[in-house]
Amino acid sequence: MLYIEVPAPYDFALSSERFRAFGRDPASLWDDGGLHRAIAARDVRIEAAPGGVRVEPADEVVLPVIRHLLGLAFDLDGFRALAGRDPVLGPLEQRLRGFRPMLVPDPWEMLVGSITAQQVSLVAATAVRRRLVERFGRPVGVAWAFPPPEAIASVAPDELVAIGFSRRKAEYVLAAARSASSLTVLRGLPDDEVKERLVRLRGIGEWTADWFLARHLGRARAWPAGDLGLRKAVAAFYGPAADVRAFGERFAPFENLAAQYLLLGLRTP
DNA sequence: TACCAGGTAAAAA
DNA sequence: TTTTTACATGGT
Repeated sequence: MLYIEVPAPYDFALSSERFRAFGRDPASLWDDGGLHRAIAARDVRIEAAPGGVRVEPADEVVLPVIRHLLGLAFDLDGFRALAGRDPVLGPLEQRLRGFRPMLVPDPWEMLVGSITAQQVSLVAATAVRRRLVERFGRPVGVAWAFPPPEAIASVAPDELVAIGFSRRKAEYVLAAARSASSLTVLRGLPDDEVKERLVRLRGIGEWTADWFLARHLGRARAWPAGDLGLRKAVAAFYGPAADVRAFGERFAPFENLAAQYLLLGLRTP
């Protein structure tokens, strides 16, 4: 067992909201007040503790993953200062005080998750992803290990169609499985180059690349301007914006946190 | 029933 | 070059 300190203010329940909002996700499983993930073949539980979280079990393999998951690199102090100068974001930040967005620790899992979410509702996407995990992944305690790319690469497209992927998305996932080993190097590249490389992959457009920057790499400047939910949130909080991409500049250099606060703000009235 | 939901690539104009 | 279309699921 290990205790990880998270800069105050921190609200674990609020920060993990997205793992409960759209249905059960076996790879990031909410169970009895704690979040479970399979890491290195172990069922790791993360739960709220005074001033941070408790992690069990914890070792040198688990800890970096958890630190990534918790979004510890986000500069919430800087974001709060920016929000305080914005008449809309300020009150929203106060209402969601303690929200530190959690990240998807694995680039392959992030990409597959985004592909499932293209065009369809997040509830529908979660249902399809759940079938993928329970069909090709592996149970590890109460959580499931997300199926590794090797487990998917050799699957027939028909098998993916059978669990709810469109034929087109089945091709995208198979292509991603074959490119998965090249995803880890993206970590060291600037935002623009990450996007440039990702959109070269079949099935990865600007929207998917933006969310990869935002929810896997946790890049401060990521701003998924094409996202329907974000467009609705911007319109709801600020009024219709002709150019949502340009609108993000008012949140610089904290576009990512602004986007996640706006989206969470729209979900939790 | 029909329509919309955190898009993308390919066909058609 | 720009616009239109097909796609699969879950909720309303």
